[in-house]
Amino acid sequence: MDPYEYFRQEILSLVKEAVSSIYGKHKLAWTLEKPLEEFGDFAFPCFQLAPVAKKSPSLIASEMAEFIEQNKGEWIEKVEEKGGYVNFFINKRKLAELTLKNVFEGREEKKRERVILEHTSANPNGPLHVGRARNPIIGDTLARIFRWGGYDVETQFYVDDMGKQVAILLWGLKNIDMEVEEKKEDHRLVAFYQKAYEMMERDEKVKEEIGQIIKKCEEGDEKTLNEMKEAYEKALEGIVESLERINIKIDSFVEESRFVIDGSVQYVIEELKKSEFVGYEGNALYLDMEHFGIHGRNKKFFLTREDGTSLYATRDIAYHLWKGKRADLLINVLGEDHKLEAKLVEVALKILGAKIPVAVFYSFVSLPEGKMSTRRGRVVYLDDLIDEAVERAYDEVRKRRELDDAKARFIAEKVGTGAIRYNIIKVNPEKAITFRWEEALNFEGESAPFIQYAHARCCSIMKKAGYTETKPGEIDCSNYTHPQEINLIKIIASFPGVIKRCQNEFNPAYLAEYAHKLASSFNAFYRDCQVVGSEKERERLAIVHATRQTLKNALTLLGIEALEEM
RNA sequence: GGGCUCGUAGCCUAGCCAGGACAGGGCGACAGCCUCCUAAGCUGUAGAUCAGGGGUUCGAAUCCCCUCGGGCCCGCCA
Repeated sequence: MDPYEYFRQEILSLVKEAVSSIYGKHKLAWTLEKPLEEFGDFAFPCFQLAPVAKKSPSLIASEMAEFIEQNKGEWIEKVEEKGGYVNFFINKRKLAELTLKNVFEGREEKKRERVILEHTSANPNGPLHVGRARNPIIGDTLARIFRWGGYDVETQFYVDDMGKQVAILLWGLKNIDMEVEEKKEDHRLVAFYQKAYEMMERDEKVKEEIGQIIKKCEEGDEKTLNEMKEAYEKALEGIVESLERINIKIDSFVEESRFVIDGSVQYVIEELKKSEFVGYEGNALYLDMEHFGIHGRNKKFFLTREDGTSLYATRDIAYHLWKGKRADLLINVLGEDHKLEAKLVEVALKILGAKIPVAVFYSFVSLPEGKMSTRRGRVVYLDDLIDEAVERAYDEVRKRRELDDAKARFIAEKVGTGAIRYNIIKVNPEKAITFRWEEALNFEGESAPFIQYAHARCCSIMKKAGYTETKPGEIDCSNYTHPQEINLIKIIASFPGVIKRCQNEFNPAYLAEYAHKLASSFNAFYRDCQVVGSEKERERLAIVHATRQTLKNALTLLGIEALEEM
């Protein structure tokens, strides 16, 4: 499917053949490089051969190039030596043919593998803030990428319905009498959480009462668990609403308490007790992590309290056991603060012989004035960011076009929310982000609107030309001779490879980079190649169509609307 | 005290895992481009001791060691 794979395979087998027939068999790094445009499409460096062949790299490269030239197949158009490299040029006609064919009729075949991808799993004690928003955006984009690859993906939100955060909220709702005016229920609830937290810190008695709530939950007390649910439900609804607005839908919500109630947490504890790595401190059971390369002040991973009740991580193990039975691949999107906990869970799962999840970690989003904190109220909520983005997008639309208001609002919503998703996903998850409004609301350059705009331009051309459809094979691909045509086709052709890489590395950031590159190449084509009315109109329309489709694919995978006009 | 991670122009960022041909983009700055398929676009200029030092190598932003700086973690919390 991937044209570059065919090309690469042909090169690699010829390179190996050339080496063994000229210099004999050698163990080498058979890696190809992506050289500068002018030097070719792939390059093989010959420096590593110099010591064994006892010749200069450039002589080796020219001997190899000569051999390959005489034996080349259909994918290599040209091969030449330059500066100790063998440079390969792809057959552009074949590339164009296969690329157009892929775009117009290609889809990944369905796989049998089932994926459970857990993301967000935020404490439902208030609205989602921008720091936490990195999680659903990474998670949802990954889910889309795996679905595109043919996997059967279910996204899950693990609801911590028996934890301290929700317990604090519940206590607040029961004991604090105050009026809070807020547009959304989650924003109203967080005020109670904040107030309760403050009271808990000052007053031992409050702390005690909250502790009682938690204890009851862990004992599986139905009445308390129901109260907890009533408390967090509205907050969770608010989170779901915010997520919907940025085009994220979570398939299922799994409550932590179910694993206490159905006894699987107890099962985990009993099973782990049999392991040689456990120990006791009083009655509290722990796993000694020293055996697993964890050192430091405390390498005891506690599974139960003194009173035998379970801890968060213990329940998380039970959850993973459950997930593991329902999927072939488990993916968890987690904040970097969960790195140790994830390691502990992994060790426990190994001991139990269960499936190990792939963890995707992301670094924190902070504000210029410091860490975000819901408790201290030093946060930017996702809802506020969305409102601001949409409002600004609306002003921009109004500035540029005369449209009826409903249409302008629609475009503004898609531009604003797209910009947010893009500006977050484009940064490698491992890098920490300092949130700045002007960056988060960027509508130019490396941004969603830039890409959406290129898509809209494609649509506009197709509309103007009255274009319907091109069937594969209908176009003579040897007519693509303009550098911008060829460049654009090459970028389109590399789309499958990019998706593969995102999947292999569980990193959606490459897709964002790719989408920008594609849009940018299209803009260059747009500048230099007249489509409508040119003598190559048919051929160029096919490229525009392929670009539009690929941009749309990329945007959709990023969870961003591919607008037809803006 | 221990561990993980990041450090690339004024700012943001790609490249690092699998070392190789002038370190790519973007924002901002400056100078330009709309009688021509939407200027959320395009062109050009300026701007980089690849945090610092040592080592491995024919060759290091990339691998190894040390130092410095930022983030995160080390609870019978979640």
